Amino acid sequence: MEIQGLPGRLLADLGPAIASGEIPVGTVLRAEELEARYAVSRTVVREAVRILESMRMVESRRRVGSTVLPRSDWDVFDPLVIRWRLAGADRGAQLRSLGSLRVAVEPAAAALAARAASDDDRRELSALAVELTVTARAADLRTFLRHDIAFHSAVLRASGNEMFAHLGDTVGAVLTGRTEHDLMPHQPADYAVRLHREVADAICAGDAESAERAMRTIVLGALEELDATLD
Amino acid sequence: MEIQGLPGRLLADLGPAIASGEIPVGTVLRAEELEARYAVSRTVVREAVRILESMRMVESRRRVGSTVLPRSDWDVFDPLVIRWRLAGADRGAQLRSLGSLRVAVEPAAAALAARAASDDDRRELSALAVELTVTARAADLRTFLRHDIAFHSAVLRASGNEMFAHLGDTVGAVLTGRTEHDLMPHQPADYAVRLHREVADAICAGDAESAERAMRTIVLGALEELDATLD
DNA sequence: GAAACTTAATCGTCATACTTTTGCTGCCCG
DNA sequence: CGGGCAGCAAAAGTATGACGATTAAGTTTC
Repeated sequence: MEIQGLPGRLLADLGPAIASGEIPVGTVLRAEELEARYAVSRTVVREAVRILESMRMVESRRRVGSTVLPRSDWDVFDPLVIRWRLAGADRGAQLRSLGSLRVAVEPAAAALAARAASDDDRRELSALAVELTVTARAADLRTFLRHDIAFHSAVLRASGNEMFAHLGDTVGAVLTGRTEHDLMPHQPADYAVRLHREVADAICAGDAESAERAMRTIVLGALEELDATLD
Repeated sequence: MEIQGLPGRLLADLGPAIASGEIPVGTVLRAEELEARYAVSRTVVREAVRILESMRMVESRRRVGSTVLPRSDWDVFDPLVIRWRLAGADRGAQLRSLGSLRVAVEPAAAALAARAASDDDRRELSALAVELTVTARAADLRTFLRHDIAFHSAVLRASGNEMFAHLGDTVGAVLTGRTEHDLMPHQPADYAVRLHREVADAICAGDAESAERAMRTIVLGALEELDATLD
């Protein structure tokens, strides 16, 4: 997942700084300056900046430097960008955007999964739903989070659509983010757990409509909770 | 949009080659070899490979080289990856994935837009709907395509959700792709045009439900047409 | 036959020199 | 006094040689 090496360290510093606004939009970064600041060679700086450029967070021009682009240009689907934004100042905006995306995508994925899931997928979903129920009762928030992520990822994967499947990590980031930043009830709500179970059962039974409805209830609930907490 | 310079040229060659399978998954690319093949320096090769790495299309390891990762690892939301795939062998799979994504996202975006669109947005949507009607009648496929893209992008943007907004380019790529590769009726269907108009009107009127329904009909129709054509 | 050691291949990083582009300054002419 | 044009210089872009670090694979030894 992580980009490694020295360029990775540069990125891990610059990315969050830009995402949080600590380095504001419009700032011009000069290569030489970065070399000095991080005590690395030109090669390393260039590679890091190139990656930021491929995320459309900066734009390099000769004789000028690398300019931080407006947020609207950033590749908001890039996993790294999402993580950086979640860690910084516009965590709220990022969580809201992701919340809406989930409302759109996850119910659709659940419906597809009810039709397309393999037997293995169905078995896995059942198992995860059970795990979820157990850990919720034990109020073990960390493992509950892990299973919650696993569950949603599994549904997305079982949909058979590669783009949905890839949102698994993204959803994971959201769930982790809101747990880590105390935007979640400390005890998973009973009805939410029941709904997860309902999704799993519906998918196993091939009942697309129920799966979609239950999943929509889950993500809508999450979005409402989020909106309530953020105000 | 494009990444520029020599690394850009390398990328424009390697990316499509990998996406099309011409360079199969598992292939190991050595830096020296690439230097020779493209007659560029290590600096350039390294930057290009780094970008491929950030898209998770390859993974570099010391003493080994850069291995082409399985397709399931690729960052399928990266605009470049999408373009490359659309141009190559798995155009079909890519179009199907994107089709499902559209079905999930665009109706939701239309509903949001009906609530959140600014006056400017509404005016623009109306205008675009009119343009669409006119160019459809004239059967001018290229300008029709342009307006179609503009319309869908405008709806996504008007939703007020940055992630939806960013899918505008992606949807544009889909529409362009299917037009360029003759996966579309040569005359835009009348009812489709009428539906676009309906979406615009509903959004202007603040009628979220109608907007969502009309948009869903549009994208579901597109998906069905696609499925029919691909078989 | 397995474990430890050696080797060599290749990436990763650095330092430096050269090339190319381009914003800016200031001159010249209208 | 103002506008265009030329030359300058600053910064990114590219090339290259050297060295370090890592690790797969082969080799030796017990």
